[in-house]
Amino acid sequence: MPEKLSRRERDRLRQRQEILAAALELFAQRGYHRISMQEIAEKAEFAIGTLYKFFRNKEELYKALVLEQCDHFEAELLQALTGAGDEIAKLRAYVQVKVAWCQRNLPFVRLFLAESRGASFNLKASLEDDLRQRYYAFMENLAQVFAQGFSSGRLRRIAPPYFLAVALDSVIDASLLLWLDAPERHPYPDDPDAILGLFFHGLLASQDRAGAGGQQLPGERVYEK
Amino acid sequence: MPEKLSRRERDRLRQRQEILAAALELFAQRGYHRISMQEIAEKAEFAIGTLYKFFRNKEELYKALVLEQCDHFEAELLQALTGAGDEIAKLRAYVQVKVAWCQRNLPFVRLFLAESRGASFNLKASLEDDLRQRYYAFMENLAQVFAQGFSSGRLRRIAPPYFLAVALDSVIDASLLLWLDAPERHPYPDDPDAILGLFFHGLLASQDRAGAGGQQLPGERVYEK
Amino acid sequence: MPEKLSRRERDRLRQRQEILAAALELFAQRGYHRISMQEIAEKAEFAIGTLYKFFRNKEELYKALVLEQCDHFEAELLQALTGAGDEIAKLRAYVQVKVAWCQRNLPFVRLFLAESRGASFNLKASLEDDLRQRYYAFMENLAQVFAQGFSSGRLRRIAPPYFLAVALDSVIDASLLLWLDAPERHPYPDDPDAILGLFFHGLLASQDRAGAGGQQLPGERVYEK
Amino acid sequence: MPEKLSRRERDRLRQRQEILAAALELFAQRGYHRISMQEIAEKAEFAIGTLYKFFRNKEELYKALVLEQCDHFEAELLQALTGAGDEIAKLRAYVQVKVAWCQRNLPFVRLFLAESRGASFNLKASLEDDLRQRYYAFMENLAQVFAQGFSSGRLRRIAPPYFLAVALDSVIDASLLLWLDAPERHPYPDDPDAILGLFFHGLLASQDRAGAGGQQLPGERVYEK
DNA sequence: GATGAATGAGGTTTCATTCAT
DNA sequence: AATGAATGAAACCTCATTCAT
Repeated sequence: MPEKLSRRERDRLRQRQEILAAALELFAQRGYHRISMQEIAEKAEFAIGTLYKFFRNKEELYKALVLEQCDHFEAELLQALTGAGDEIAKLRAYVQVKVAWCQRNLPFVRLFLAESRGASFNLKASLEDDLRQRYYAFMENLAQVFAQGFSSGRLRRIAPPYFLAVALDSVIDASLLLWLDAPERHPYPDDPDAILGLFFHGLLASQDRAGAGGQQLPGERVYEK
Repeated sequence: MPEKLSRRERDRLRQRQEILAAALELFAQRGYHRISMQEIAEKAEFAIGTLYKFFRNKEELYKALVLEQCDHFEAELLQALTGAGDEIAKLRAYVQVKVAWCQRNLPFVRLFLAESRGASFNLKASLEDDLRQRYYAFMENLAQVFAQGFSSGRLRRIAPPYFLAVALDSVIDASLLLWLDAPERHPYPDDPDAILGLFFHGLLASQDRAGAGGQQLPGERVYEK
Repeated sequence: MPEKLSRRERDRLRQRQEILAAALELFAQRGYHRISMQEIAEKAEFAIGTLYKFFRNKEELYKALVLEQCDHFEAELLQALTGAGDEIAKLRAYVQVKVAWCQRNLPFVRLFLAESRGASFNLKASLEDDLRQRYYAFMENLAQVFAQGFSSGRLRRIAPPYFLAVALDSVIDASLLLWLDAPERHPYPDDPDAILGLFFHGLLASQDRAGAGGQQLPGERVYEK
Repeated sequence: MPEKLSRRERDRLRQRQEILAAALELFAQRGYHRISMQEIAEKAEFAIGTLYKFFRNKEELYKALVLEQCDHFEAELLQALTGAGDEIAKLRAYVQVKVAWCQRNLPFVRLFLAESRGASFNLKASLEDDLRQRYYAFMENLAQVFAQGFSSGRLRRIAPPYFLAVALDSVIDASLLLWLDAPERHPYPDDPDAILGLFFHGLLASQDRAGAGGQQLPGERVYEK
């Protein structure tokens, strides 16, 4: 049981967090290559040498920063996916938690997107690969919810579960970015059903669609222009 | 209006393209900050000084590179959207053209994702903002197709056109990345209907869904596990 | 004069020796500039601060190390020179003791050679000068033996005593280094007569050499190729 | 034949020499670790970056410095050994040339001694080993002269040729250092016979020495003091 | 007009030393 | 008295940019 830390150890941990917090803020603002260890040290109010007591070099500092945030992020998302309710409730919870976490951790979100998606400016293939692996591994969890929905009959098999997972996730990201860049254009990233609706309801108003003929389905909203 | 260029001008333009081509290859491989002007000059077989005749500095070179590629990309995508056929055909064409272009221009795609999405490693807010503006502006074109689909009754109003546009586009991106990183997991980014199906068909198998009751709809595929 | 030391003082002295021993080993292995106080502290199992209680700074530690070893070395050599026997016995004893001591203290020997001979990597002119002074001063003792040999008629005046001293000493050093670097090429640094023979017997086989004509002299060995 | 260099190439070579000359002076004065690239650049009147155009890093600069001087040194010494005259003349020439060269290249001599003899402060085992190898290889040339002297009967076999070579060389070094440090004590390093005399004439005044009985031999000087 | 040698600011990192605990 | 975390000066090295040829 729960690791009683000495005051010394607690102090060190707190300092470490302070450094990481300062670094996160700076990196998110201006990017890895435009931030010097000097600047991080100043913002964190330590001497440069102290930074090197905690992290072997700039890259390790950066990696620690990213990986630790990912740990927290993943833990919260996993909770949403393993919470109570049917598959639909879980998807709602997932969207909600992801959006909420991202809004609370905007600086990190930018870093993460850069590292997990982007490619050209990153530090080292190693971190990028790590993150990608983690990302795709985590998507399995989301895919499982879709698979369970298929089994339970609550969801229709319109695409493979894994692809659905990645697609849903990417739409959440896009939704977040849209809101971030132009809140007036897309004011509802925190409305899970606005996002899930894309998948829940069919876009096609085909004559073939049994009986519905482009009509509004129950539970569906209609968006004007 | 045919802009007859002198031989001199044509030569210069060709040289410029050679430089940009060399730079693209290098940047895409190792990233902006890990490529020196020296290296670009060597690969392009020009003197460093010559690079500065064409571009004021490294950043301008980079911007030119990105913006020109975007021009080509947008032009092709716009053609797809303004081609023949109804809205559904246009969406299919869009997906097809986007996927094909990306597969043909993989190096650039990575740069673009980094610049348009990510944030932490990029060069300068200015380019990022430029690209974002262009991106959101271009999305209007795609949104129009959805809007027309609403008007024509071929598409159902399950979300605002603009949001549908951004969502579709982000799913295409995710699909491409998935295929890029793990082709065995998602082997069909070039099958437009595998992507569009997500939006065309409703995921929800609600009892309320008029008459359909979780049945497969015509034109729909069923995916196992 | 018995210098009764308190336990406290004895403890301090012992700790000091432990530090110096750790430092000697490290310096000899990797050189003064490649060893940090941190490393010395760790090897000696003291805190860094403690090192500074004993030595004002890194350089003082180093100087103390070298000078104390020199003290021991000189003491032993002096004993050899002031022992029983005629001058020839004393020279033999000198060679023997020097070779034996060096073989027992190889790590230090390298440090010493660097400091007393070399110049480019050393710490400070001050130590270098100190050592040089001591060295030349000590050579007086060896020179005395030669001078006595001259007086007693046991040795011939083929060179000034002081020069003979320095020359003999340098041949011992060379002999040691040769053995150190390539034992198969020079397997006898611990055979005093192999070294002394160079001086004892004339190399010249001059016709003029009274009566001997290049013949082997009594007590002389002949070396092939 | 004789490599016509373009003006460009000659300029570069001259600059390189200027850098090396500045570095040599500084290194010899204060030691490798106490000289910064900044200082070398200033003394050579170049920018730091320029130094790095010529030498990959500080260590390479240092190695180039040492190895090139060695090349010149060896070339001159080899000439002395392959010149006209019998073995005795060659030994004389060797001593003379070595002493003269060292006197002309004092700064380098200190570096060389540090690298070839010393051990603890040096840069890298690699250079040290290189130099040691070269040194021992070169000693073969000197050993050959002794071997030829044995064959011709001009020299007596008082020690193996290789050992004689190393011993003679080390006595020259000691002689030089002695003169360097205390010219009043040993004013004649450039008198080859003062050095060679140590080996040419036997020190031992043994009764056994055929007929000579400690008497002065022809060609021998007598030193008082 | 093209060249590429030269520049030097600025980055990361090390490590001797101090001093509060 | 002993500790070792914190300090920050100073080292090496890179590379965007300039400008004389």
